[in-house]
Amino acid sequence: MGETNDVRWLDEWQQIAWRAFLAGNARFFEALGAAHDAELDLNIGEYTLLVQLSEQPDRTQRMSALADGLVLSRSRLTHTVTRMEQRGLVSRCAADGDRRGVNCRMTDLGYEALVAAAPGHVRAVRRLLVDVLDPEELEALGRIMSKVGTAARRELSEGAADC
Amino acid sequence: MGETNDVRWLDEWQQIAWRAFLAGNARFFEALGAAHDAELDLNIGEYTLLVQLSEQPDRTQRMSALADGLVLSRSRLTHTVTRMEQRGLVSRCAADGDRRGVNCRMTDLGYEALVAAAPGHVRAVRRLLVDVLDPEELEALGRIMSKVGTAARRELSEGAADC
DNA sequence: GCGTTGTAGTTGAGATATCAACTACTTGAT
DNA sequence: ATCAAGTAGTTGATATCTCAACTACAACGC
Repeated sequence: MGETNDVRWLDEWQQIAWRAFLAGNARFFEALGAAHDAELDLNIGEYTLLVQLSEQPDRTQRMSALADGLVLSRSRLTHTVTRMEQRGLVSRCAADGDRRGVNCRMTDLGYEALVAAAPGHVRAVRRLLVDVLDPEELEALGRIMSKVGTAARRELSEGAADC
Repeated sequence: MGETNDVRWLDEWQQIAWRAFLAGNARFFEALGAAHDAELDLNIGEYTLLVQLSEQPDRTQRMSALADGLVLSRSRLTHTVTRMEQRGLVSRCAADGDRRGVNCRMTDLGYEALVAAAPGHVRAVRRLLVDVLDPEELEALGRIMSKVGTAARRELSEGAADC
């Protein structure tokens, strides 16, 4: 449509930064996943879900809020929660006030699994990220990725609106 | 084993940085994937694979080198290349010198697909990352993630050796 | 009230990813 | 030469993810 045909390609140094971001990311998550597989009973997604629940009152949160918080599609969350429910880590119950709503609640077993996994997880995050960087670097990474996330979020909600 | 039981939990500010990294990342790749889905015939993985091939002599590279370069498991690369081969984007042929080896080569059709996708891809990368950050920030991100990637790579190869 | 539109969550089919074998070849030691 | 160990790549079963319906309820306008 209103698009012009000329593209501003990336400069050499931008290419380098972009590729370092891509590759570093891939390796980081590969290694973190490997650490979880090796010593923990929860994969990264399951662990993160339980952390999120552990911070809610009554260890309970609406499915939609959980999906937003974890940046997961509704469908993916449904499937994940179904699997975790079968393992007894979480349970579902009706949300009060809105009969469409479903609450997801961390069970005692889920809490035990979280407590058991936490040390290994945190050690891995330190080994692979926090202790690898100087404090200023870690702080900068957080600030930068927060900016990036905000931009992405804006684009995603705009995209949903422009139909 | 020789592990002590006490864990150095993350400080508040470390938590904040780590979570911003996680969430920013998730949102960024979600948005980049959405941009590819919306306007391009190649998803991010396929696009990246073709870029990698386009930079090799004769647009050809050994499967194992390709897997290393893209930070993909051998198995995943095999499946991906099989699908792309069925679409005519790449072709396989025997590597010379090592009869176990297989070369992956980008076809003319693959090249056309890459050329067609490149502008949209680069625009999305700019919109979502490069143009969102100050030059110093982008440069810092590249440097930091390169450090992280190196640490992860070291851990992964150590892990393979310690058996 | 009644219809329209929007939201919450699920479902199932198809696409993709992972994991553990497996084949075929190479390398190096004896 | 022969054998053991390592490397390259594939395979297929299983697990997980995605996408497009679909159900059920809520909210709003009239």
